[in-house]
Parts: sequence; C-alpha cells; structure tokens
Amino acid sequence: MHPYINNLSVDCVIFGFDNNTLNVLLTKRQLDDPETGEVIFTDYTVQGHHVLKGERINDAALRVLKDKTGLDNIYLEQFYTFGDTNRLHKERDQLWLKGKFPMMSDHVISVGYCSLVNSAKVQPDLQHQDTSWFPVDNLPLLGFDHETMIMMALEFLRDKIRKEPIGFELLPEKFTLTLLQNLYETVLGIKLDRRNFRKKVAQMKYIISLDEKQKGVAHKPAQVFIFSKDVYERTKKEKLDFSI
Amino acid sequence: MHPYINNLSVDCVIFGFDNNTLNVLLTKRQLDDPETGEVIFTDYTVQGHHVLKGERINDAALRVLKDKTGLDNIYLEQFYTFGDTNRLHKERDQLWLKGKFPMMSDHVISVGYCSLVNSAKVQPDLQHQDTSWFPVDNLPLLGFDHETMIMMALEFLRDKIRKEPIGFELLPEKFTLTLLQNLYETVLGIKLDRRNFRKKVAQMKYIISLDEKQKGVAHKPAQVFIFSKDVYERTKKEKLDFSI
DNA sequence: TGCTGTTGTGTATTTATTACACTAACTAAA
DNA sequence: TTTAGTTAGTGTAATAAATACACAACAGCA
Repeated sequence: MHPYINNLSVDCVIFGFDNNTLNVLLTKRQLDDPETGEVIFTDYTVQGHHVLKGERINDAALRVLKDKTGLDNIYLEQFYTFGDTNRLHKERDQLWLKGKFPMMSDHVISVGYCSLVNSAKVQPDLQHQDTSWFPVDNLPLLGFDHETMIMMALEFLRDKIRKEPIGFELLPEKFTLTLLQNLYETVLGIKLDRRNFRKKVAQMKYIISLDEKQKGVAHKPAQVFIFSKDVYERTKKEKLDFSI
Repeated sequence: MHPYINNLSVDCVIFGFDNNTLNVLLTKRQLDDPETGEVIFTDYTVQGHHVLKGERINDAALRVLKDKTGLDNIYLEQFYTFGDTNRLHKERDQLWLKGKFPMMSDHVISVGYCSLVNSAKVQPDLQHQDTSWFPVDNLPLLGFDHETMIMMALEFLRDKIRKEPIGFELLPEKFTLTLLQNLYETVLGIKLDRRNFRKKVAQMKYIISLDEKQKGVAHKPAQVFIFSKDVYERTKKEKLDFSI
C-alpha cells in the first residue's frame, strides 16, 4: 500500500525570466547500473509527482511547486492533461520506471500545470537537487513526453500573455518598462517599438509608476513601476475579435 | 477485473445552437429503490464515461461522443481536469455510485471536454436514451460537479469564440450572416450592430458567400455563406493585446 | 396589390495602430 | 573634470479599425 495514486500525476512546467531569456526549471534524472555503478543514461524532466491518495490535483501541483522551489502563492494554471497510453514507453523511461518505480501503472495520466515565477526568488533552493534553469530555446534531452509538455506550456503561455497581464509573475515586484518590453519580446519572439509600447502601457491603469528610479546603472536611470492585479480586475474590458 | 480504469473518466459538455438558444446535451439519471421500485431521485448529467484500460483519454472522449450523438469528426477540446477529492460526495451521487458502480474509486479524476455540434445532426439518436437538450441559462438539477463543469465549459467557449472561428461548428454548413450574428449574440450575451458585424465579416476571407440564397422565407431571402477552415489557417494573424 | 418581416447597404466620427529620431541622465574611464 | 558610452524618455503625422446610425429592396402571403 502506497500513499500515492499509481496512475495519476501532476507535472509543473515552471517558467522563469532572466533579462532576455525565458527559462524552464528542470531536474536531472540519472539511472545507474545497480551492479557496476555505471551511468546508463542522463536526461532531464520537469517537476512532477504522483498525486497522493485523498489529495486534490491542484494541491498536488502546489505541493510540487513548494517542494521544488520553496515558493507558495505563485501563478499556477492547468494547461492540458496528458493521457496517451504510450507516453512512458520510450526505452529510457521504461528502464527508469522498472528500476525505480516498479509499483507504478504504466498508463499514468498527468495533469500539466504552467507556473510562472520570479526566478530570483527561486535561486536559494536550487543547490540541493540537480535542478536548474534551461532556456526554452535550448533544452537538454528530456524524459517521458516532457518535451511536448514544455512546448504546449509555452504555447499556452504565449497565448495567455497576449490577452491577460500575467507577465508580471515573471518579473520582480518593481520593474522598468524596458524590462517589461524585453519580457514580451522574449516570450513572444517579436520586436516592439519602444514608443508605441509605452503608449500602450500608459493606457493601462494597472501598471503604476512609483516615485522611484533605478539606482547604480551607468546610464539614465529608469522609472520604476508595479503591477496592480486589483486595479486590473476592476478596469478590464472584453473585446470581440474572432479573429481576422 | 473490469475493462475500465476505476479512477479516471472523461466528461463531454456538448453544446448545440438553436436559432436563439445555446443548449447542452444532458442525460437523465434516475435511481429507483431496488425493493419498492420507488424513485429515489432524478437529475441530469453531461455525457461521460470511464476511460478503458489501454485507451487514450482523447479516444475515450471521442468514443463517448460517438456513443451519445452518433457523430464523429466533430469539434472537441479539453478544457479542464476535475480532481477535487469531494467531487462525487453529494448524497445523491454517493447513493447512485454505491447502488450502481460499487467497484469505482470514490476519487475519480475527470477530464472535461467541450464539444460543439450542429444539433440538427444529432436529433436522430436522441430517441433511445433519456437524452435531450437544455438551454444553458435554464439547466435542470445536475449530478456530481456537472453544474460547475458546464459553467467552466461555457466560459471556455465564450473565451474561445471571441478569438477563434469555432462558432461555425455549431451551425449548419451553409448559413446566413443573420444566423451567424445571432450565434455570437446568443453565446456571448451581447447585442451587435448589423452593419458593423457584416463589415467585420467582409474582412474575413474565410467566410465565403455562395451563389445561393435562402428559399421559402416570407421576406427578402438572405445570401448563403460557408466557412473555410483551410482559408482561415492560411490567412490568420496574431495580435498583441494584454488587455487594456 | 399592398402588408409584413427580414436583408442589405454607406458615411461620418472617434479611437487605435503604426512608423519614426533626438535629447536627457547617469557611470566609468581618460 | 571632461568625455565617451549607454539607456531612458518623449510627440506627431498617417493609416487603419471601431462605432453609431436609417432607409430601400425583396419575398411570401392575404
């Protein structure tokens, strides 16, 4: 009797932003030969775990996040549920599961979550585990169906960031408009005109300038802004689009 | 040994459109006392079923659709996975499960699918089962967490229909612009200006007018249009929004 | 032949989007 | 202390999109 459900897991694709790179948090997976100690393979996976008996799946995702980053209260949203029968059937994955988790079902359904964090806050916890950031456009070899998973999470993020102000979850609380623009350019892979971007931001009442400037930079210091979710919720509008 | 997985199901929220109503397809659920034959309760549920062993969840959803509507090849998309521990714990639901499905887990995870159909095509199959259409704004008593499920599917539909041309899935292949406008007004619960609506549609190369008019109507007959997914895919554009 | 009900159309006004280049403010190095 | 280097911050004109609004054309039916 195990405390987890053997055919159900959650996987969190955790994104972080780093000035001009969008990163994913990945954990190294290494299988050694039990006799010789030789390394059979090494690859990476996103942060996942089986759901515990009596645990809500959303709580399972929060638990995984807390375990791997030390953070709670961060942006987290389901984006897709992976239920193909062969999603764990690559040779590496079968070796891994047979070797380490023989009690698991070989048809595990995984609920995928997309999470956005301010990566500065995550750093401290990275030491213990073989966990680190990889740029989304330069991923290492990945286990299971996690490459697909990351690509779908990224598409989810790109769709969502165009339509809702979730980008701020990736930034420090206080940010400059240049950083914000960088973020949009990086995530969406496009270039934006600075003046037009700032004109647009100026219309958004929920991006609020502080009486405070950047310090210690070798150029004109930028104005500092914060994002107010509260103001956003109270001023947002809907649009018709369906899409030309 | 049962052929299905006892803690995993799919539920399809099937929407149909009927000139000026948005409907959901629901099946009656009735529990009778096995001794007296007395009706213990009656309510409705969306179309769902457990996933079979060795079956992909998307295939399970297709199977449910085929079984309940006789249709394949229809619009179907995951919108959310329901994994709360108490989602089957209402009194009615427990009586039902204990009475009819004692072998099921009492923590069933359900993957919710949103499906859009041309309801004219579904009619024939409705006879056999206690299955019928209900307006989304006048739902009967619902079992399990299916009221939440329908509301989330509806929200998904409303979001999606603003941004992607999926409304056509709810219409006959050939439709008039007035019907199309009705659809948007009904689904979104707003009023649109006819001239502006048509101006917008005129820009969409993928809504194509036929050399054909409405027949047998006691007024000026309307032009008939079709939707081309192919043209859509090849002409669509992305926009930045993040949302004022 | 006229009544009813729905279709189809144009223009003017306001609002949003795009394209584009120079000065201001700070640090670091000479 | 001066200068060079670097990023911040700003406005306008042109084009495109959104909105508001009213009347004639066409078919069936009485």
